[in-house]
Amino acid sequence: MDGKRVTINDIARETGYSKSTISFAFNNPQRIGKETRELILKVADDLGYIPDPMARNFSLQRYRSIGFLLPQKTEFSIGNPYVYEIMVGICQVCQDTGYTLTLIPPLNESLSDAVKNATVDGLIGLGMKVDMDIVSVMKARKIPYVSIDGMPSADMPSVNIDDETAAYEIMKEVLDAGHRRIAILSLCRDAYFSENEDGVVRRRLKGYSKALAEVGMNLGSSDIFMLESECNFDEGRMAAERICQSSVHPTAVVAMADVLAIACIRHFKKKGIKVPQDVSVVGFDNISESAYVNPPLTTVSQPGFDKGKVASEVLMKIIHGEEMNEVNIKSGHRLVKRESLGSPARE
Amino acid sequence: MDGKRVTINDIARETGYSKSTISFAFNNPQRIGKETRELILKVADDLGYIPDPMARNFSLQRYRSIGFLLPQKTEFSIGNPYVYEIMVGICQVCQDTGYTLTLIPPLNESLSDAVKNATVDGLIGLGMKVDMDIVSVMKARKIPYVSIDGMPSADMPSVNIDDETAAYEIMKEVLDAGHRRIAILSLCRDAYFSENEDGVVRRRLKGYSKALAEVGMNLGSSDIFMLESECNFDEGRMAAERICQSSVHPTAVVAMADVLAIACIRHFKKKGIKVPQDVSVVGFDNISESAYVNPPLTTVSQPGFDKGKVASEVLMKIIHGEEMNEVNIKSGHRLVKRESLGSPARE
DNA sequence: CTGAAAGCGCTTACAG
DNA sequence: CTGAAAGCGCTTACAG
Repeated sequence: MDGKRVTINDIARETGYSKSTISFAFNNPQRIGKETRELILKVADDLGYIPDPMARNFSLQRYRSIGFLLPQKTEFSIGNPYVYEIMVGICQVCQDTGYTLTLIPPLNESLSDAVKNATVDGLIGLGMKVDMDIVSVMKARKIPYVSIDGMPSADMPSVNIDDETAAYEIMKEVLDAGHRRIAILSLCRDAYFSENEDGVVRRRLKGYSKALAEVGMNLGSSDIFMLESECNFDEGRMAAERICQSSVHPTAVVAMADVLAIACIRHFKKKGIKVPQDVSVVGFDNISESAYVNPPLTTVSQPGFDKGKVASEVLMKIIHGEEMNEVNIKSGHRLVKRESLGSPARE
Repeated sequence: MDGKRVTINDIARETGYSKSTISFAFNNPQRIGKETRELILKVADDLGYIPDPMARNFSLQRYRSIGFLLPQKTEFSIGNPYVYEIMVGICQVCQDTGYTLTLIPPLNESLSDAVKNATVDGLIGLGMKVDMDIVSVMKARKIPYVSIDGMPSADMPSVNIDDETAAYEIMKEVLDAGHRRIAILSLCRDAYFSENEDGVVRRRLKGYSKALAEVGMNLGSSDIFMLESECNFDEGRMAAERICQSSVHPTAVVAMADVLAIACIRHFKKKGIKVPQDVSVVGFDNISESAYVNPPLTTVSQPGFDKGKVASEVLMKIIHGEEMNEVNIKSGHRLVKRESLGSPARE
């Protein structure tokens, strides 16, 4: 007792039975005699014995925990309501299956190093692609993974919406309302989004582009003001300020995240710019605040909670070696029309 | 390779050196020859060797992770913005110290069982008291812990604000504005808050009481309408509805959580009841949404982020065996006056 | 029904 | 500078 934890050896010594028998008493009760078992449980209880979970997990080669990779700084990852919703979805599944959820921030700036040290049965990441460093670490460690908003492939189980179509739809909505001078608030390729090819950002730009093409415009048009931001309220506010000062004088702001759109609405309001009378604002994600901001935000609903839930369910199946016909899941999106989008004023 | 992970034994076999030497190459480079070390690292790299973190942690008897206990159902714990802010604060410290953050939901409804299985170096809980089941499990396992919003004592390191004073101040503010028919939205004693004595709820009620006494009222007065809710938007909405139907016709709602207060404001708005003209609403916590709800909420600011940060810093010190003069930390609160509190209409 | 022994993959005090 | 061995605290196939 005195300062040391009680181990299986203490119970063995105290009862006179072997470690095997003690272990069976807890994990395989029917294998041993009733009396034996009762004695063991009593002694264990008296001594305050709690089997060491790490030793147990180590022996069983498992962790009973799912890891969620947090990109960049905390404020920019779980600080983002959409990411937070995903996390809640994952947490729900963990709770239902008796797992814990391990949040894994970068270790000394390095997410790869964090993955090397992660004590989890599987990982969920955002925007992952097969050729990334972290993915090779996961492969070397034989840890299953699933990506949300990543690059689907046979080797990269994933949960995505059809970003291109969703982006197309919302841009079309904006164009249909009559807007022709538009600010696009895009997202930085951060720790996750690599420079090249089709991450979420590229797919959405493609969608915007397609809608613009239908009215004879493109992303390079002089009436398009393109900005990139980190996905947080603060950068959204700064982007809004730059929009105010831009020479394009957009009549609509199309943001790739509600967080950015909401920051714009708040900033415009503070500056006395009316939404949607002076400028319309639309977003992407449909976080819960979007329904309550004033005016309520027109946006694309992509259920973060569901995505987290589905991703962790897929991950659980992979962990338990279940066969699956499809590991690349498409989840649904939906255009949500609210008051932040209006028609541009006549000039 | 083929399907099996590469272990230290593979490197030993391949290089001809002993496991000890391989281990030193990684953890104690100066103890072995430069050439030896380089050979080992090269082979390790070629074979894709990544030291197994669980084996390493097990051997070192540590976890490199902090646990955060989630009361009740997920939706009611991290679903609560205040709790979420605390979590972000903890996560920040974890990131800075190279730890992960393990979210621990109840295991089959039991938080004690979850604590028995928790693979963490220390735990942070909400509203913990020394005599609770989970606390005895932590003691048996010799796992350090810190409580936020719990019952401070020599045996229960904690981070709290002065709830009684804070509650007194906001109730006084309401009374000073002239209100005399008041609905109080209290919190349920849930998984955490035990029935008896001075949890957070009791301390706040004491504060309310004290302010009421100054104008000759008390919690039992017929002009006080007392309700208990779980701390989530949904229950807040239901409470608002009950207030609408109550015969007391309160002119002010004093809620113990912003989540409840905001739900009330939204519900009243939907019902055509004007805040603060028809009824004033004040809250507790100052979550970020409170500044943006319409009208902005008068509340008590208690910085969840800071509490999480301070609690995890204290926990880290305990884990690392540092001496501390005080383990019961008082953090500051502040009355935040906004537009949701007005004077009652003349009758 | 029970026990001795090997194993999970590392670390490290000790000896050489 | 390097290695053999014990240890972290469990589980479980095997033997009796």
